[in-house]
Amino acid sequence: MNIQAVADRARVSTATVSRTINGSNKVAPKTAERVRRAIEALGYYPNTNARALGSGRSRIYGLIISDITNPFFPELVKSFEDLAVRNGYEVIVANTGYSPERTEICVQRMLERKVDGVAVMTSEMGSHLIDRFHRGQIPMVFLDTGDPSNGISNILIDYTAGVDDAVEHITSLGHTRIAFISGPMELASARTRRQALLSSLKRKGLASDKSLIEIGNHRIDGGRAAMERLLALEELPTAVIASNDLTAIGAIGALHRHNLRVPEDVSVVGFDDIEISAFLHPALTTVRLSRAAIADRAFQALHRSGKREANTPAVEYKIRPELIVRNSTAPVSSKQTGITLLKGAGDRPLHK
Amino acid sequence: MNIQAVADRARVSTATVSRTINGSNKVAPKTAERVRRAIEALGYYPNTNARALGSGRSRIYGLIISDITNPFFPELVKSFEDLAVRNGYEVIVANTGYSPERTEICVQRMLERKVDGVAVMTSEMGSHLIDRFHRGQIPMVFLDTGDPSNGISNILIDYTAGVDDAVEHITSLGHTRIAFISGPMELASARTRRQALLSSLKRKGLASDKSLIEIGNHRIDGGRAAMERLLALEELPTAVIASNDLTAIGAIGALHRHNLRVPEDVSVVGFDDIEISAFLHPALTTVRLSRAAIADRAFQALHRSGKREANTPAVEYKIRPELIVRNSTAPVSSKQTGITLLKGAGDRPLHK
DNA sequence: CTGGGGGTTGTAATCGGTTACAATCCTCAC
DNA sequence: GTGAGGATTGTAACCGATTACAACCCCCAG
Repeated sequence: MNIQAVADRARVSTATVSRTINGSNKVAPKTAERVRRAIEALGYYPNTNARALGSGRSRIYGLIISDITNPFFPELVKSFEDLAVRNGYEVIVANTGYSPERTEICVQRMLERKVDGVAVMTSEMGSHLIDRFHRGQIPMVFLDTGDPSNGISNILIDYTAGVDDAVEHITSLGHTRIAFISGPMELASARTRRQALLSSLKRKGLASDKSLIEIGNHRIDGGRAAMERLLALEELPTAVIASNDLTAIGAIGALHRHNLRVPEDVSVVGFDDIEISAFLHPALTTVRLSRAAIADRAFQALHRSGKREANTPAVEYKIRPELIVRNSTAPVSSKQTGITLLKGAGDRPLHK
Repeated sequence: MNIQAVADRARVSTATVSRTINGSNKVAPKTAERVRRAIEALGYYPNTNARALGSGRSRIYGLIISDITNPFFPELVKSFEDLAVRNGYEVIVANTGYSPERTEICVQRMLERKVDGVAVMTSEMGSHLIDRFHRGQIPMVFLDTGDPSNGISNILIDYTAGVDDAVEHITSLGHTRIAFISGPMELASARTRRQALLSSLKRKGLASDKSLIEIGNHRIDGGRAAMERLLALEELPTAVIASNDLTAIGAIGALHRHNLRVPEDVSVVGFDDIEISAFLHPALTTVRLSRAAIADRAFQALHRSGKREANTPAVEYKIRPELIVRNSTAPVSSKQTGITLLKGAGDRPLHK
């Protein structure tokens, strides 16, 4: 079952069938109708591989992310896939697993499949790999992880605004002793978040106490461990801001383990707003980073550069996160100031 | 940059280059070496579309799932992708979103891309869609959602064993008043889980009290709502088994909302063991369903039928879930029996 | 009546591989 | 020395589309 069979049945050439399928306007309505009926009758559908070979367009977009099991990504993947499929495109998702070697394999996969564009949301995309995409003439767009000055399309996140919102929320509740659990320094986004937070605190006139800054790994266990270290401090923070929701969830776990309540004893703020955060107990106050918005802009950036209009300059979008206030934050109370853990006396909190 | 360029440089024909690349043993070592050097020198890599067209094998596997944002799936996707890539295959993931229309689109995508096989883990794959795969000569394997008698390869889950373990665990802790929050009846896997539970309880001599069976939606909110309904009962269950972890998480949320403690007041068991379950507070006792194992068997099933050995009969694997005991279950206590909620008196639990 | 020109359609080259088959080269036994 | 036969390599058809270009049809102005 190929295009020739359709052509025969409709008594036209394969060229006309092809033109009909691809919506070229050079087909007489009556002919097109006859072709469509033949297609219908035979149950024909085109062979995408042949199409790709003939036209030089694979109608596939690549999406390179660090790790699909990180709950941030599935929603991004889904939104991106939706858009792609609706526009007749396929999506190939590749996980770098935070490893440069695997990232190289991901790039190779994209090149071999001749994708029509690639969206990159991982920190492992070194410049020699970017070059390979350039050599393959493959449009790129960086999501969050790009350098605004690299001449490539970028979807940027307005971390300053998002973090400011969180800090404003926390300080307006009266908190002044605020801890921060950062993500791993290897991650571009984690570095940016940290930087945004530090300057935001500074703008609020809150000296950033080095001992109140811990480093996690953007996963639950790292958040838990970091919070444990904060709990060993002489004087506990009354609020904790985490670099992402998983970290916040880990931190809350650690607090619970020590019989501290959230938000009564310690307020916690996350970042990302992964789906589960709304359903935790307490529901997490967090800064939502819309995956749908990111996917949408990323798709636009690639799709417009696909249509070789005006040689497609790099574009830049900026996405503004949004503070979602739930139940893990509360006004600071008098009892709360000065809470600490009684050394050597187990896990019960002590009010000085 | 194509195979001809390589052939020219190595002073051989394109056929020899092709044979070298594909590991055919019909190439003299010296020649192969020369070809490899040419490939290296030119930075050549094959065009997969042309390869697919020429050979009739796309080296793509399809993976059709219901919804990537359901935390059960990402790990499956990742494991499957790992295996595929390691074997030189690409993966196309498609979400049905539980909708028959979207499922039809997913199938069409797979057909057009000429995938070499498709793994299906969704309940929406009607028989007319299965037929289309048959007509397209595309090997299939059903994961969990297949009918063992359909003549197609199936990866089955030994729900009887898994559920028995959970019931044994709960009853050995002394629980007899056991509630069950089922998944939606449209889901094949939810129906099977429910059936396995009912017969397991029966085997234990525990009459299945209809009022102790609620229906959720395999998501957090459904689990929460179902638990709320159970909390309205005259006499509360001392243990709740949920059809999946998200449901269990929702149930725990509802219990917390009513100031009931887990596991002291009510024990909760989940199913799946999604990653977050280990980090909840309390950490969830659950029946682990290994996504890696499922992905592995699924890949084997497809990959062996790819090599047209012996016309590849349908295979069947059975995967045994594994009980993971954590902190959401505890022995029943005397105080606990007969806990109920005082009607109209707010959320405080009352001990009769 | 004729020729220009827009609209429609067909011809055939092309994309970049794979692979059946033919051709050639060696090696070695006789 | 020679022929069989296995190993290696080349030739060229083919996969199924797209698309540049040519050809044709038809209508209408001059």
